[in-house]
Amino acid sequence: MNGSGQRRTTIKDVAEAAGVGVATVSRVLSGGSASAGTREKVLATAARLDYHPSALGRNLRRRHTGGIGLLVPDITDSFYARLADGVLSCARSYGEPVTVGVTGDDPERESELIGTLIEQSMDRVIAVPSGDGEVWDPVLRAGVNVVFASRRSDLDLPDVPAVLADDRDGVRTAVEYLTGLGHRKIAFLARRGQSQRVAAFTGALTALGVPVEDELVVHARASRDSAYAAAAGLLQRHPDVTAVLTGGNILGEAAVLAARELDVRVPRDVSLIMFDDVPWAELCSPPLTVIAQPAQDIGYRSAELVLRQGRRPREVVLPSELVVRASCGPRRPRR
Amino acid sequence: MNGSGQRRTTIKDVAEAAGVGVATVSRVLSGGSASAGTREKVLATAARLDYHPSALGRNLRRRHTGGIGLLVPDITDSFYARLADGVLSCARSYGEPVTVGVTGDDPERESELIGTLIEQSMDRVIAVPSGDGEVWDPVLRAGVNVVFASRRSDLDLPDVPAVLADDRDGVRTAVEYLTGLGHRKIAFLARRGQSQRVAAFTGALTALGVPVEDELVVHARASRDSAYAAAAGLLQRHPDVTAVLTGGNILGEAAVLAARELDVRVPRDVSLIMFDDVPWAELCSPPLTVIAQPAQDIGYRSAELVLRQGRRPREVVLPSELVVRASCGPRRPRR
DNA sequence: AAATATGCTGGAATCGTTTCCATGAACGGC
DNA sequence: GCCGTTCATGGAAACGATTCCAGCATATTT
Repeated sequence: MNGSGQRRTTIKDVAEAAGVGVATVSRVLSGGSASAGTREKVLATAARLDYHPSALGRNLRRRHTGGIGLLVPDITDSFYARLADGVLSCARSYGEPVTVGVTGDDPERESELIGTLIEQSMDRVIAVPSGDGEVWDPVLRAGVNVVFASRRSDLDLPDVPAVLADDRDGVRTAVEYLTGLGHRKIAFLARRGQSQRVAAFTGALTALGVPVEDELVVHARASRDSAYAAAAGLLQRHPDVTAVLTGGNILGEAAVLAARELDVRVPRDVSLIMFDDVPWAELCSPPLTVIAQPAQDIGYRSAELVLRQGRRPREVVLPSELVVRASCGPRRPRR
Repeated sequence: MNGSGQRRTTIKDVAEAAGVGVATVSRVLSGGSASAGTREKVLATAARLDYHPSALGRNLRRRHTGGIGLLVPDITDSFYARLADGVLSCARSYGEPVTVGVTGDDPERESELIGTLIEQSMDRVIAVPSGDGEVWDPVLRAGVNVVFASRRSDLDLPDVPAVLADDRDGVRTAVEYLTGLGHRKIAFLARRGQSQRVAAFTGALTALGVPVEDELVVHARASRDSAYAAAAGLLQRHPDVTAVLTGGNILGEAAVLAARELDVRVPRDVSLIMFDDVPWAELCSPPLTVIAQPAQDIGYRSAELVLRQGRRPREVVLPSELVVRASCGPRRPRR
């Protein structure tokens, strides 16, 4: 298709044109020691020939690709999009490319993508893990620098640093707010893999002396359809529920839609709090009270961690914040 | 940090263990000709040693990286997130990694990212271009396979295939709908780089015999702040405007927010149509009438195009669709 | 049966870089 | 003035794959 006549200029060309050896060129360009005269000569020649070192040669020699592999469940979800944005923003300042993969929260797909990453000899990976230790063990043994973002792997992999939002605190504040409004029958609409949030939820209820009812914790898969089904099912099966906490913005969206469809008014009939603040939360009718998540920060800090050379903290916890809008009201029995 | 004791198994190890030459192993693994016996032997040995060919060696020899470079203005914008999702989804089925860069609609950043891509010897790029021919010319001359998605470069680069939504049709339908409701003072809230949509807008007005007023076309930069400022400014400066068409979902969000802030009711005071259907459009109050964009399809088709070997169509145009909800009403003078 | 065609095979070159190592020059201390 | 140290330098060996090419065995043709 494309002729692409002229060969790319290589380090050899520069060495020849500058009258020095390739080793010297390489040293000058990567900051090694060289005499001032030589340095200048090489730099000038490189600029004149418009030489850009090829990452291919370097990577092969160094036996690893630069750059970061990023694995998220769903790039379409505003939360993960913002997380990715944070990673990309940090990586850009280091000039490192980022390879993105979408796992769909499916351990099998995640495993496939990990395979691709290993094939590319990626040695830095940031992931929102779906699979357990079994999936991640080979990666770690291959010497890849892994950072978990937003959640840990189910099975404990203590050596992997993680950057997390303070779910426990966010949930506690939200539950306190709801119980303060008189609510006792509070449901949690969770996505699979949010065990940590669920634990925080039941913990907070217990701490406040509210009995925990297992059937009020409902799980959905990652898709919008599944989220909607779970939300509608919850509202229909439990007419006595007066407040709902949703584990993410997709679930929140589903809850609003389902409530509207079932003619359950928010906040008159049920109060609603959503995990993760998104731009549309304010536009929604009613504007949604949310537990804001520092998604962009999580991404940025993860990237810093994975790019930093030295030893790294085992865990970074970033604050969540309850943003009160208009989707919660005092408890009123629904029937 | 990590010992990573054992060396990665290479093609040489496999060759030795199977008692054949490296050339034969390579041929078997990449589908070349080999006798049945040899093939089986090699395959078995490779599996036994858990051999995975390194992309590094292959890339160097082939003188280009596999995989796709994807450049979008803002991954946080639902439209581009869905576009990226389409690309990722197609790329996954080919097993090709995707490297994502965020340009912020800034030609300079775009140029930097292109530099990174070239350094990586990426030979396939999908981009929502911000810069003009000057930025893209070096890439094309380097023999990179480029596909433009969602919009073309300002300067005409006729050799680059593009996958686009049918903006002209979408705008025409929307404008016809609005004029049908009696609107004459229709504003367009555009982002820089949406010249095509603006042209379609003025074209549609002219075709319907509505005079075009240049000051009713307002431009904003990519950020949310800039979008809000532009929206608020428009509503304040032109109280006679009775309908607004926004060039994207960020601008639509800004318009809803600004209208609410300025106590301009939708659709009573102004009718609003937004480019791009997003999940929250239905949740908004009022639910927004939108010109739905096949973002995911655009991404998917772009990836198909950039991955396909043979000759490719110069342009793929995907349909837009007007989705009528509740943000438009009959014209009423605002004062 | 000789000549030619066909097909499998492995050695070696190659891709573009980094880095080890040997060389030689300059330099300072005794 | 000699020796040890330091420093800049370039040749050459990796890195791990693909692929050209020559060699050889077997099948086909004359």
